[in-house]
Amino acid sequence: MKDKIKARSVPFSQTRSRHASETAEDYVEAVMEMIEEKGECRVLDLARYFNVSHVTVSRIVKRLQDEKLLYSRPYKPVALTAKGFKLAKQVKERHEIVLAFLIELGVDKTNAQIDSEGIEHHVGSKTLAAMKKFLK
Amino acid sequence: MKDKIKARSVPFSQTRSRHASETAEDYVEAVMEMIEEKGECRVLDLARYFNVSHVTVSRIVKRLQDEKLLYSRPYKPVALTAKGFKLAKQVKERHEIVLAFLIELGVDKTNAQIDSEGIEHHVGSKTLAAMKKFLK
DNA sequence: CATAATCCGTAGCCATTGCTACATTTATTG
DNA sequence: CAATAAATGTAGCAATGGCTACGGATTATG
Repeated sequence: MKDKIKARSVPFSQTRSRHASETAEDYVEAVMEMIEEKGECRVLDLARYFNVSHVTVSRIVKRLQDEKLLYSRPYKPVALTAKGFKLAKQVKERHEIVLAFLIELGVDKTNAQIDSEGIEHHVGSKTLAAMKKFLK
Repeated sequence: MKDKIKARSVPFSQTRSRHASETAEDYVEAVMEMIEEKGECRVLDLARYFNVSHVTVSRIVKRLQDEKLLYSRPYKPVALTAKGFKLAKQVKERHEIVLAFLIELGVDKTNAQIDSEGIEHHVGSKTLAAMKKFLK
């Protein structure tokens, strides 16, 4: 007699790994931005940017090094691998599109910035394409 | 000589609590939906819906009980408190708007469903208002 | 170049959300 | 109503990302 409950479109099975992926995206994007802006990216730059302790950054940088997205040696700046750079460019482009989209939609810049940083990780290729189309 | 690096719009300081809030929103929404659909909501219903083990659900339900969003006794169905019901209605409404918005934007239903479930948690009141306006 | 300031690493704690394995309670059914 | 099935709880482990405290490395500066 029990009705079938449909499973969620996005299974929660991978919630933890999804969050980890979002962190990876945010970090490579931030690293690329800082290298562009000031020539190098230090652990403390990331800590200040993300408003977390340098310890948290340090551990995440280590993990992203294992994933071949970043590389760095002790007490040295953080750099992007080719793989990390590729991801960073994709993330940055998507982020810029989402931000421009929200502004075009009529959201004020401040809120568009805030929301775009949360939304960007959940915008699939189809949605991104629709946003691009809307912008034209 | 060091350029100032602007802090992120959404500080990561509260990443953990933000994720916990998203979980809360997803759970109260799911509980409300199941009660509407089949009269009650069991731990295993949530486990199947979210594709996680019943243990995970059980622990989260316990936490949400501490937060006065849910209510249940051992081996009994999960129910919403007044506070949980209020939150669930808000979450559901926002979810529906985001979904309708993406479809209106031209995203196919499948992808709109997937993306809306990720995006909804990051849609602030200003963005939500802009989406509503677009739908009219 | 020595001392101070800054940066970074390590140890070790907590919370959240995954899991398996096992115990217990409740529901079903022969 | 006893045996089985299903649902739920508990114990305990792992990964991720927060933190403070402390110490070592590097950089600036007097």
